[in-house]
Amino acid sequence: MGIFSPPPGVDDLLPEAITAWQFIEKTAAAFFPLYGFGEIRTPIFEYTEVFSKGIGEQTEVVQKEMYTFEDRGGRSLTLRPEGTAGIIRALGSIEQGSARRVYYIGPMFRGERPAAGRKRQFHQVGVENIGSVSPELDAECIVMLTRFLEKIGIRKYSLKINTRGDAADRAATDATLRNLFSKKKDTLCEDCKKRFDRNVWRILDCKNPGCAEISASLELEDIGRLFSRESKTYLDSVTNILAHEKIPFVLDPRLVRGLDYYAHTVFEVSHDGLGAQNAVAGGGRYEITPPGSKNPVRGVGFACGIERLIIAASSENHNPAPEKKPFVFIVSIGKNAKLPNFSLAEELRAKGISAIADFEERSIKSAMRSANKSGAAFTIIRGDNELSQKTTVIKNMSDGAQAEIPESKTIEYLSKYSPNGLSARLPEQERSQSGNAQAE
RNA sequence: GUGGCUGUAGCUCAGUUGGUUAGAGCGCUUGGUUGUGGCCCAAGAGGCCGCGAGUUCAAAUCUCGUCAGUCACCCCA
Repeated sequence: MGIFSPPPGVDDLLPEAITAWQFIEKTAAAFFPLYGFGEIRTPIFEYTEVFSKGIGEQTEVVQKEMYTFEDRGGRSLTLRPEGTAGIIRALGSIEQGSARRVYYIGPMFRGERPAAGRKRQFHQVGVENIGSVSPELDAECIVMLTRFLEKIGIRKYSLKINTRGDAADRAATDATLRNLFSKKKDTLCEDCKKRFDRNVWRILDCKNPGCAEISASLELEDIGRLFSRESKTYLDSVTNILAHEKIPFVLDPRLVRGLDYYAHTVFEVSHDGLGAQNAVAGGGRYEITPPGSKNPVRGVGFACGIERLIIAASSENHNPAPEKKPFVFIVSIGKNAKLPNFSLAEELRAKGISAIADFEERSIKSAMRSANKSGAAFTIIRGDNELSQKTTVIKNMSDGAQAEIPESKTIEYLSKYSPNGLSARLPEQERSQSGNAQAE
């Protein structure tokens, strides 16, 4: 509503929601290094040609989804719609020929109409293994993806695999497909008529019933014969490894990825918990020639949509840890206690004990209500009475027990209860009779 | 970019066939005698009924436009 809402397709992430994100980020940071991948952070925007050339001029993403703008100085820049092209730009130019393994996490931008699981600013976690070509690396990438999904709490996924063949295959397979479709070209949908020229492969996964019927009649199950012996062997090697590692997958000759840079292995992971946007991750082997270079960089990688990972995981009842509550809430009674309590909060934090102090001048009842709402395990109460006696009152919020103890012992006292042990209770003998100890 | 559905309090929603000062629950604030939370009770704050036109004596209610959300197409992660 009004100015309090962000632009379409963009979300605020509040503390209650962020724990799921932190879980994924921590999992990535702990898991990918096991395979030798280090984190890379590339710019949010790049020269436009990094994407238009890298992803492919004719792709949907480049044609109508990029946030492109002119900066001061007349350069054409684009908010990154995906991660791979920028990483190739960064690594391809400085380390030609050498192998490199990186993972990344961050926002991506595509100007699509928002829908369930589709935002204009969305976030991906992905990996790139650059510089070497072998079916083992493709398989390792896929295996790593499935293990990562399981770490996140996602198990009910389905993995589809296909090959796009190598560059030499492409011309031949394109021609063969065009030939097959040309007889029925007039009956294809409008989109597919464009695809016929731009990228015939995409007709294969058109969901328009008419187009699907046509492509189904093309005996594509035998599509393997369109590819060279080398391409078929390569795909077989990848799937053999997956089978050996007991990774369930489906060979899908109609799986086509939307980005032009893919060559050889392509794959996609979908999940039933997502709705129409059911792809949770995708990737494959690619060849990208960075701007200003003549040599293509070869690599294999994948990207997962973080929003979709969270939806998929929660649909499998995998809920991340709740937001951390403060351990101590400090209530000041009267003006005189404010400064000492300010310092007390600082001393607690210095000991690694989370604390928030309340300085509002209001009734104890109201202050205690705030303490309750904060979720703190303990409340410290200090006013003129305590100051004159050099004591503090510590109240255990879970059972209502409270004790008045010497000021100098306060921190030591609280330190006995680990900030992680939120169910900590005060010892029986220290419960005060005078306090409001009608615990329940 | 194309279609369907929806826009009333911070949130979830009521609001009769157009008819007087716009409602509930939850949440929020403050109280319920000495300095104590949760339960309970009370009071209070908070709405250009998304925005703009139109029809009408009269519009939250009907019509059109617009913006936003949502779902689907499309695309993809």
